[in-house]
Amino acid sequence: MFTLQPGDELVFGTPSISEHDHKLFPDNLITGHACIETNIINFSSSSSNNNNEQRDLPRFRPRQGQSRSRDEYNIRRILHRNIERRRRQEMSNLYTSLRSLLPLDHVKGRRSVCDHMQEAVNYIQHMQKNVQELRSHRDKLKKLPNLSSTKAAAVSNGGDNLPNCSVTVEVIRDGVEILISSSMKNSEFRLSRVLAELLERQLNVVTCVSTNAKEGFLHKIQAEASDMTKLDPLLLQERLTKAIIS
Amino acid sequence: MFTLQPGDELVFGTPSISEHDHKLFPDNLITGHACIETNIINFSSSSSNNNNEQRDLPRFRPRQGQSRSRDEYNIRRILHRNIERRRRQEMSNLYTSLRSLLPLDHVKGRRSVCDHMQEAVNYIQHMQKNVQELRSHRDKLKKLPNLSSTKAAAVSNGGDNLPNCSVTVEVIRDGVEILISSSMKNSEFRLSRVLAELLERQLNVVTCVSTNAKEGFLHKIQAEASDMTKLDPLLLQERLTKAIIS
DNA sequence: ATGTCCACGTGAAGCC
DNA sequence: GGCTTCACGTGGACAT
Repeated sequence: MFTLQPGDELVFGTPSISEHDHKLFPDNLITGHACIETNIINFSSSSSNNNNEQRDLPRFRPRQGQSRSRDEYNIRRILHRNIERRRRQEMSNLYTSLRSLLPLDHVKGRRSVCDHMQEAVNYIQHMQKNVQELRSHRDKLKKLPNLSSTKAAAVSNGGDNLPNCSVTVEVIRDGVEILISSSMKNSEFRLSRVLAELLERQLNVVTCVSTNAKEGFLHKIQAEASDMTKLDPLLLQERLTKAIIS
Repeated sequence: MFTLQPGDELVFGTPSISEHDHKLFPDNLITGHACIETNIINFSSSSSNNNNEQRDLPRFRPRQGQSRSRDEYNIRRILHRNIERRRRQEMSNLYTSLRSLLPLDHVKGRRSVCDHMQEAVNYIQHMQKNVQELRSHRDKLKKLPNLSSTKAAAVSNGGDNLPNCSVTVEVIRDGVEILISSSMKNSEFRLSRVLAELLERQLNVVTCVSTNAKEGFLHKIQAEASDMTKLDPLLLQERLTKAIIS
């Protein structure tokens, strides 16, 4: 992930190692390369000194017999130590980044990293589902009925199983006037579907008058189009019919 | 996150500790409570035995002088060790869960946990932006002006900058009757917004009559509610007003 | 007092 | 060989 930039080995690039720090590195290790020497000397001379202020005591080097391998081991060890510390710091940053992205109700009571990661998992799942249904909703709004599962193509214009219901669309001025005469009862005919269809087609309903005849309804709707060039009366008529009978 | 269930202390509940295991616990620690004894004995007798098969050597117990504190320390130590191991395992599971949720192109070349978390962060950001624009797109289609950026909370009920426009909502039978009288010109008043709001509130518009007076409009809308218990006339009136003036 | 959580240093395994 | 990553055990901080 991140590599060791030159001139930065064995010391820290950031002034504060960690906001926690444990006071492990009181004064050496931040002054330059000399600190390495002192650390190495300290470690290599850690035979049985039980001073408890230098707490880390990795013991001598019982690898296969090689000269100066003790010092080299110590060098690699503290190099490794620093690298590992950087890695931990990066992980910590990622934890906070992840947590900062979560909505507040997902991060409310939880405080541990485990909880935050669990909530991140939940949130991603929730988000994926959200996107999924938004997409399907959008496709449904755009009335692209998948083009593959429209088995209603037979009834799109036939209108035989539909009780007498006529829809006419006429272009007037900068919009349309729609006349719907139906013999349905009130509870069966859904004016909302027509209105929703018009809204989706960017047709702004100006007036809507419903007159109640004894055996049915007559709806007269005036709507103005935001873009007359996109207005196709025949297509609109077909869609409205489909919206009514569906 | 997870607590220690009774009868499970000091041993593992799962048969495989970790799919990696490092062969740290070859035969004891999985046979029951006796292993604790042996471990303690081993640790307490780790004075200067340099057999390298028992690699962990936390040294004796240089706390303030107390009898049997060595054994108690060792007990707590290996208890702590097991708990910590469980915590790590849970973290590891969360890592894999998180990674499994990412799309393949986000996880393709990366293999470290750092990379996966970084990609999780990116993915969440990408997802949030996606949802955002899907929502705005939907609202644009529905002609709902975004509801989240309506800084019109100050004008929600004041209606001072609004030319005389009154909205009344009355509950009748299984729905509502809405009267909107406005002095706006035709092009300024958007009936569609009212209709869209009603549609979103699951209110099924039955009739909508608009009468054109010389200086304004009177709209009478009848709508039936799918769920009367969720119908709040005052709230609906407020929302309709907001929909009109926004 | 007890439990939870985090950072540390370290050894080892994997990958160039 | 070096370099990176991971799991480990441990101590200490914090909360309960």
